[in-house]
Amino acid sequence: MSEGTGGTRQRIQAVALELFTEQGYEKTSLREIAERLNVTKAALYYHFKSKDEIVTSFVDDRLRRMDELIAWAAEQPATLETRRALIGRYADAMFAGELPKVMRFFEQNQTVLKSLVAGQQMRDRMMRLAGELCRGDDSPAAQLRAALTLFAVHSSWFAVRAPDISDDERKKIALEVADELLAKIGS
Amino acid sequence: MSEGTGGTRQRIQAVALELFTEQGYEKTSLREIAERLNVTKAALYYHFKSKDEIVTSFVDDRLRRMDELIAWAAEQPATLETRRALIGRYADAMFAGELPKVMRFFEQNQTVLKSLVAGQQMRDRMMRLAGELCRGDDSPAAQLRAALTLFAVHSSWFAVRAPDISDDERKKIALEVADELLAKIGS
DNA sequence: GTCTATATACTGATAGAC
DNA sequence: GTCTATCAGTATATAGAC
Repeated sequence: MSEGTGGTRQRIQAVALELFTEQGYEKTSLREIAERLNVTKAALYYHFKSKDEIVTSFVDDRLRRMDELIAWAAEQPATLETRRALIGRYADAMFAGELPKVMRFFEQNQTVLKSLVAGQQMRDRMMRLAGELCRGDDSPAAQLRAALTLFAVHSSWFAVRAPDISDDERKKIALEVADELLAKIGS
Repeated sequence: MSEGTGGTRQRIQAVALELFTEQGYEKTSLREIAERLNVTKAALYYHFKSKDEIVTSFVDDRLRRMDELIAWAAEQPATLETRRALIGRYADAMFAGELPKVMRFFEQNQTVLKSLVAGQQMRDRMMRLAGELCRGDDSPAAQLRAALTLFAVHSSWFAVRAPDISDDERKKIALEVADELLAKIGS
């Protein structure tokens, strides 16, 4: 919408996301964000009415995409093909654009996010996504496999320690391991 | 060692661990801990010389156990049997006594722990443990499987949503899924 | 749209009495 | 071993000038 001088709002989001991820939401002060951008705290309050509204702002987009994904999955048959397609689409979203940064932020700030509305919503969507991944098989083992499938996509960023590996290769490996886990669901 | 009136030190540890896990390390103030125990902040400072020393105190025990586990693994042959035994021993430790609470605390406070010595040490041990789990196979997929194996043990606490399931059953399921992952390493 | 100035409250931590 | 009193620093947030 209104951008004014030059996307100050987006610059705030970018810096906040980076600092929240690096050192944690609580440990990052608005003063720190403002200093990094060479503006004052009060300037931040012009764009966002509170600290946690900054979080909400960059979470909303991701929330919307996950809702679309869940809705899509719900109207597919509960087959292995659907589960594979679902995790594939999820990985595509995870590795595309700015979303990986948002996910890293979530992984790193789980506890704080429990007391933030945006965090509760994300947790809810993750649970539902896991639910779709093991639809038709509500055994405990299936639930665990579904959760680990999502972890596989997330953790490929840090669990795989190889200096010269591309994002595409990381995604490929994550999906390979995810597929193994999914194959054991509902059989 | 010296216990004085009645294990005040242990009571502080217990309450701190609970609050740190529930609402996060940064968000939990010493005032809050003191109030819960009906003592003053200054009383806390008698037992621990800083806030992060409280963390250190209940992490040290766990650190020692992980070192033993890593040392044991290092002198075994790099076979599937060793990997299975290693994750089995790890799960036993995870599900025994007060240690699960400490692990939950770690999962929930990753970011903050990056700036705490105790946290860095724990991260280091987890990496080494994952390293032992995929010794002899340094492919990226193997690294990911090793990390997921540890996740399987950790996440069985919350990923499996079943009201009437015992800890033993959770452990059994975790190890079942872990074994599947381990079987694909080094083959 | 960004500023200065300020309000109010809480933080971790210390000194020293009892 | 626990207290009172207090420190200096920082937090989020607001009011109002420019």
